[in-house]
Amino acid sequence: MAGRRTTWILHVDLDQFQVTVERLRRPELVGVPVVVGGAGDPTQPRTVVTCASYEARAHGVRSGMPLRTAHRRCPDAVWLPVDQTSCELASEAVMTALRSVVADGPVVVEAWGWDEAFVGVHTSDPAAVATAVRATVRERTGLTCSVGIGDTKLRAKTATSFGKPDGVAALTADTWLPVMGERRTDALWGIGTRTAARLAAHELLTVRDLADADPAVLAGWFGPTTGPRLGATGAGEVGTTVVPTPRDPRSRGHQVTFAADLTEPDEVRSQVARLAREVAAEVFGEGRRAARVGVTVRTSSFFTRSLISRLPAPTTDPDAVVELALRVLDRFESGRPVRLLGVRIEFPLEDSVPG
DNA sequence: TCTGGGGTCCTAGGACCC
DNA sequence: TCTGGGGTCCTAGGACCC
Repeated sequence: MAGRRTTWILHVDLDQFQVTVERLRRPELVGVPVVVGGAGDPTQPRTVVTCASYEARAHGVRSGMPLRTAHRRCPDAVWLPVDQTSCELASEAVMTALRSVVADGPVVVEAWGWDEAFVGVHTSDPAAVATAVRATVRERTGLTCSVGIGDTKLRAKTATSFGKPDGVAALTADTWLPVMGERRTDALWGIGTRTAARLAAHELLTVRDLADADPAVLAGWFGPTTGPRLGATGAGEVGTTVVPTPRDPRSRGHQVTFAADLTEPDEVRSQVARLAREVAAEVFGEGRRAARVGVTVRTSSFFTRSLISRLPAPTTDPDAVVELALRVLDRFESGRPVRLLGVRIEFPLEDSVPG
């Protein structure tokens, strides 16, 4: 590792988080295949795997996979629903443990969902801090994690995958291209299959191709912001500042996939009203205001559309949210069987300090 | 592999005004 | 009457991630 640098970013990723949270309460689940997802019923359609233990992964079970497929691949697994409350508590304990780590001065912790965090540290010995992080998390929460060390968020995040499970790895400007250069662009955090396909259409197949591409040319293809950012992604040069969480959220919503499609318009309306009331209660209960209300409808053919409208003025009136949600719903073409409904409230920009 | 739920950010284009 | 251009606000929709 380069000798001079004293600013480092660690990426902390908890191993099989939801499974391990369950195992803390139920030690008999250690060593056996465990799959967490949906209501914990592997015969239920329209549900997917949230987290699979390494034993289940050995049978080909992956997160995002339909529960029924997972059931076929690993019939002997133990099936559990996601325990929202336990996971939130465990996550908060992990973030608190991370904030307690001291390097050359306090660290900055930026949570990324329940089971990941970036930690900004000042140190000349990031490997020692990584070891301290892992020990602290294990002692304080009983959870194991992998840590990636990098000089950018992207390099740290990418390094973690080489440390998994339960290990440490590093990627820096010096090692980035030797390690990542020949991989496909969709191996990069922030580049999915769609963008990889668009890049491939321009003969940019590998990380090295992308890193070597002219940012001005990329800007012409992908726009002035996205183009150069893609080039920087190829070079590993993305994410240099760690912003402490919590940050002000921009929106809050709920969506529901129904076990059987809704075919009655009255049923659709009442479900949208119910969702709107739920989301409004949460938002206003936290002292936030609503600026816009959005509705998402997914039909039985999986066609998905979202529409959103602005309230006349920011409000804390649940009835106004419900009323607007129903008016937005009226703008959809009706008649098709409905698979999913969602309602989302966006907060006024002026209510949040951008992070 | 008949495909969850909770989010964020960016871009394009329409409406409207000067 | 037709025309250009710029600026701003707004929403649809795409893409990605955990």
